[in-house]
Amino acid sequence: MVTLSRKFSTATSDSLACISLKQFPQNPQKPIPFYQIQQQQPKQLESQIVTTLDGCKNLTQIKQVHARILLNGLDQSCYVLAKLIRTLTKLNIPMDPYPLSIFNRVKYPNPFLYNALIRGYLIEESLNESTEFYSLMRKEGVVPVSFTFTALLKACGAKMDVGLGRQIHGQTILVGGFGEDLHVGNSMIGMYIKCGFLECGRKVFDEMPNRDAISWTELISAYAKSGNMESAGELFDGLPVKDMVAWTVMVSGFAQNAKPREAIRFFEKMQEFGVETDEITLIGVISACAQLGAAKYADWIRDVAEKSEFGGKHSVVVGSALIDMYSKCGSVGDAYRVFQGMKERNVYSYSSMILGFAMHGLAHDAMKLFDEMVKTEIKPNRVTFIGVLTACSHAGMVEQGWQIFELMEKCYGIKPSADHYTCMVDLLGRAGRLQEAHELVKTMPIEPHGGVWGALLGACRIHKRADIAAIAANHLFELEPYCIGNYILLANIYASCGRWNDVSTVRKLMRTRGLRKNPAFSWIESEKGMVHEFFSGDMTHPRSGEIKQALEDLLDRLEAKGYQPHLSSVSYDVNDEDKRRILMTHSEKLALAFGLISTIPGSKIRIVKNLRICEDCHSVICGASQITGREIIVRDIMRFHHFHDGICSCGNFW
DNA sequence: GTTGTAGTAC
Repeated sequence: MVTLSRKFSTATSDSLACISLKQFPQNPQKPIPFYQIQQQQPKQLESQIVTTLDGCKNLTQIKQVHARILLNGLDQSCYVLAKLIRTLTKLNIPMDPYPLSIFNRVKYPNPFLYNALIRGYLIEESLNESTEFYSLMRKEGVVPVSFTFTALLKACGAKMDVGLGRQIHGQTILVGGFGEDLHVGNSMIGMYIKCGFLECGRKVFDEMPNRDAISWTELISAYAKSGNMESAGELFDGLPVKDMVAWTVMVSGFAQNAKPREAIRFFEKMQEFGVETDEITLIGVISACAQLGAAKYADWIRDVAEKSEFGGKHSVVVGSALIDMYSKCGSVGDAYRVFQGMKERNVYSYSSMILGFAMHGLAHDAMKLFDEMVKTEIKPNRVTFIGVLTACSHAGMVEQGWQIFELMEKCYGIKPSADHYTCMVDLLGRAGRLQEAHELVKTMPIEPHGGVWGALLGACRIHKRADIAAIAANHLFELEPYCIGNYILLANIYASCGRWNDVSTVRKLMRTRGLRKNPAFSWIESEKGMVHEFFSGDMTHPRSGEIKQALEDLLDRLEAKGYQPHLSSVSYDVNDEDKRRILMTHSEKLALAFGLISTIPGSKIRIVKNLRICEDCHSVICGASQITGREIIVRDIMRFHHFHDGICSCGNFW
């Protein structure tokens, strides 16, 4: 066997280099099939013991079989011992010392035994041990076989060690290439993808003499995860036989890339083609419905889920996804009904429900559910605490928030992450304790990320604190220079303080960085389940005339009751009349007016907005709920607002 | 007749 380590040890320095089949001899040495490596055929007794091992459920049983192995003089049988080690691995027995000692007593370990060890270390995530035993194997002159490579490539992927991955790539080619064995080629693609070298994975794919659905799907998934749905789609189109997994990758890919409509379209197509659906497909499409926030789709997918054999009530995974979806569609009641109907619950079910309550400002219910949860066997995780802290923050429960924050590490061993600090800064900031919030950011033991400073900046908007806002914004401009929202927020804060010179400085900064405002838009469902989108200032909807009329009527009635436009919500230095006009065409007001004229009187109006709701729209919708007697539910980027009879569930605190 | 590769939610 030729050692290539010298040749490939520099691979990391040239990060884009990829190994090509063409660099290697056309007639490489064939790998030795395992049946020739094996010294002798297993005897009947050996096969018997292997079958017994398959049925072992615990360590005691395995130890009994081990004793039987020794009694029968099979202490050097790699066939039996490899199975023994694998059985121990399955039960999550640590490799050191028991399985390792079994290996160490064998004089001539074969590739199967090495493989059992390498894979065992891989499973317990001792990746260095995993690769070290590979080196030992090579040193001892044991010829690796295909499944040694697949195990090792997995370890390289987990370690993100593309250097070692490339060495193995070279070796696999020398022993015959993966033309002989699809699994090795597929693992190679997987390794490059996990190391972040998508194009190298693509190259392997392009050069592979044979491919199967797994090769295609790996790449499609990688493109989807990197946000490149175009390349994913092209590959998908070229895939000769599209199976359930490939379709699922496309559905969840669109969902992950905030393209819920495409995700739903693909799911429908998938059903038209008669492709089966399983839990994982359902999760993707349910998550898409959650993003869309449309109640019609929510009920539709729930039906689909309940009709499938992986259906709603029977699956803890699908059930948890449904809870999240109903919460995000504004129906926290339906979410709770799903939760109550579930036979089995896990940490996802509880966390989704707690987050659902939090989003809707139902802090009391969130806390109650958390108390219920800690009485069960299910341990809360970091996300659960984000839910509980968010609940406190949306209800202004500062003291309870602090208590939970301290409890987290003391009682549950969860170190607060930057995301948890974000919740705390938000909690303190909203409550007007900006100095404390700023202090917390400065003294936190981990590096604050954009979210933490963003929460501080958001709090400065509520309490009009331009001084602290400038500090937070400066950090944000460094951490996320292309995030437009921060510039706009700072400009709005300056505007609300009347500091127009500072407003134009921020605008100039945006221009020099080539940033353009993200358009604000809202969407609403009509009776027929159609989703209508409204951009701010956009009067291109076919019923624009009626919408404008309805809006003017509404504002007239409100003004008669004492409503005054919040002119400070406009961050342009224009006259009051222009400000009034700009406010008139905010996207959520257009959606509201459309809702009033297009839905059955008395029914709920649900609006989703891509940004945070502004103060003026908030008070207009509040008033509208009173005059019209309609219940109006608005989901903004942060949370839900339930408007009913002139009162909002957020208590004017958001 | 020992072994390995692709997709999932809070």
